[in-house]
Amino acid sequence: MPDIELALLIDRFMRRIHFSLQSKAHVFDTAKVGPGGGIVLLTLAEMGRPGLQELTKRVARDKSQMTRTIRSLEMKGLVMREASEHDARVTLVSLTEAGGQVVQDLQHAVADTIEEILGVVSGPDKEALKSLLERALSDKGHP
Amino acid sequence: MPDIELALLIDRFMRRIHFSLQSKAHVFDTAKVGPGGGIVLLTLAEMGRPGLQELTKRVARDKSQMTRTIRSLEMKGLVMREASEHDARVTLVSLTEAGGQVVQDLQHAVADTIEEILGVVSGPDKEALKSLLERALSDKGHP
DNA sequence: CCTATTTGGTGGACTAAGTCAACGATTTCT
DNA sequence: AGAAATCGTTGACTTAGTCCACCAAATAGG
Repeated sequence: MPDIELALLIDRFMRRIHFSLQSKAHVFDTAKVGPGGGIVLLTLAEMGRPGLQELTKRVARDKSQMTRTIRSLEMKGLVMREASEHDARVTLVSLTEAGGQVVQDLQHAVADTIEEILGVVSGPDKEALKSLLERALSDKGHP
Repeated sequence: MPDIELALLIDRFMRRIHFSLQSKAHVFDTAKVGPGGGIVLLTLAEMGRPGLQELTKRVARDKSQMTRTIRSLEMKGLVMREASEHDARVTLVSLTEAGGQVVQDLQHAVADTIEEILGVVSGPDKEALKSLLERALSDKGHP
């Protein structure tokens, strides 16, 4: 019953990151991908060349919105789409070279911000947090 | 440099909560306050009778949007506004009785969801997470 | 005091993000 | 082959977030 605090803390925490990133966005987000596009790029760097749906599930967005996000990134030349050979329904998405460049910048900015906010927290604690989140997210895929 | 993973994990985690809550919203959000209104109500339950700006800072939203959120909650009779006696500029916001009722429902729903997602994680770990977030958020208010 | 600046809240206008339902093109199942 | 499921796209619509100008009240400095 008292774990509402946890939800509120998480909300505040996440908004804090969001605010902090946004206040510096004009410095590092030169490609104007925005928070939405940013997360997709970073996730792509992690996943390689996933199908659009796979990607959608990973970042937990609506598929229709993912279509639009990808299209906008594609128009900026940061991402490319190609049909899968095994299954003509799926479009594989991957970073272009330019996209990889942008990812570098994003990674620095994000790492800085996390460091800034989580600076008070010790390294081991940070690892613990990561492992905790991984455990919480790993098991059952969202119904 | 590798702590981008952490940011991505946090994003996914929070979206997972959001999705889960939303899929059950029609059951518990009978007052139709939405996620935005919900967080404000829960925060009000925590804070008591803060000024609007104080509240805005806590939940890290834009003040103009807070005005609108509060107005919508007020029209639903869940929240009341009164001028401060010490400072005629500030409007104090607090829950009405109806608002308190809604908060109960929200608290249950949120606690359930957190439990569901964090179920795999042990109690002590959960406490550790809470304390970590508190530490990260406590110190310097956002510039 | 009284003006100059700061602070608290509103309002308007606009952009971005999320939601929902429907649709064509494949695949899969049987 | 035909029914059902899957993948991506589109359209229409609602909500949330951002930016900026504004008024009223309060505080500070001369």
